[in-house]
Amino acid sequence: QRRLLMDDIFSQILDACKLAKDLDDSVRLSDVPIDLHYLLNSCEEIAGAFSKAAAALHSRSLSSYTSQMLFAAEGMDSDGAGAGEGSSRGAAATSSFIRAIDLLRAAPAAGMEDSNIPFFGATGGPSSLPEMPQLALEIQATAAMALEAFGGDGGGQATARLAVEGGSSPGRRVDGSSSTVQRASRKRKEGTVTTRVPALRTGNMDIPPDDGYTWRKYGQKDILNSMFPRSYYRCTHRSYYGCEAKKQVQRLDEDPDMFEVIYCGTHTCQTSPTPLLISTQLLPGTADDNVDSGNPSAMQPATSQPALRNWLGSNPRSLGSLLVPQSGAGGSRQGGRQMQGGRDSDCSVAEFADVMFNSGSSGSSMDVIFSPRQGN
DNA sequence: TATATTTGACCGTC
DNA sequence: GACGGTCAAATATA
Repeated sequence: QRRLLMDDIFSQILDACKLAKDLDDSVRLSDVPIDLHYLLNSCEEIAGAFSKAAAALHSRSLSSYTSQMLFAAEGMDSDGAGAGEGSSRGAAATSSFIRAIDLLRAAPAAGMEDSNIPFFGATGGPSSLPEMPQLALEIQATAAMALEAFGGDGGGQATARLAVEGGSSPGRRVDGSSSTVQRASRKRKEGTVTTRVPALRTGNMDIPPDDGYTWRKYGQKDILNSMFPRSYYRCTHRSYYGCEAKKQVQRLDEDPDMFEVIYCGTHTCQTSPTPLLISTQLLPGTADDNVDSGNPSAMQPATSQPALRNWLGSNPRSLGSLLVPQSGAGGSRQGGRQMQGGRDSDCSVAEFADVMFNSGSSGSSMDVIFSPRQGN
């Protein structure tokens, strides 16, 4: 029964991710005007699916066995904040789509009363991104964020308004927006990736939505001619694995509801001596898919992206294989996170649920995934 | 007590 | 010298 319950939840997540991917593709690739009602219905469907999955994970029926394993190792109360933490990613995706729904419902009042809204013209496609109205961009960004958070089709295709700084025009975005072009005099390091993400509507709006990695803030600076300070983060696991990934986060002057996030460097902690169970055991051969690729996909969350990309992209029914009892790991999580009293099959479920829903923002959860380097 | 965040100082680049 | 990025001591938090 428990397995059936988890199957239901995974189906919900899978459906939501597929819907998000469809929506992302539609907005991004369509060369015809996008229908307002289609967008509204899609957002409602996706929000509903994410919401149901998150609520199910939050329910007591799950906390009685899954969250115990998910959170016990972190010393969290499975009946309290722990369950909420575990479903935070689903809740974040839901709130993002609810925001999109609000925007869509407000659209007619803003004068876009026709059902066929030319969100962007017949030229369509990625090349017209700069001409896409803000509403369409926000919806696309929301869908892309959900895909990123849950490991959608991966890479730049799923990432809204993603720009790879190639060095040819430092300081200038590929999307061509002139209002946010700042000092071009200082060269930005090559290989940086700039993306924009909407701020969460709920909770602490001073921090950007979780991107699946654990970051440690190491600085904050007031930037000239900017209303908001820029925050500097580095990978939490730098001290363990010398992971040099960094990111800068700054709220946009022209749209305080949006953050500009600049990623710099590749996460090398993914290739640790104790690779993630989800990457190397549940789905062999996927662990290093996006390491050192030099493209935005290398910035995807270390925990969820490779596994979920394969899972979503190739064989949705492979979900069943994730529920096969694991051997060899001895029921323990990478780096010593012990599964206390869990059955083997439940261990797999817990691992997968963790990959899907653990926000990764607490820091402690990742620390138990990655064991410290020998000798440290 | 361990870990994360804050914040003033320092340093390199322009 | 201005500015952005980083360091590291002090402080906060779990």
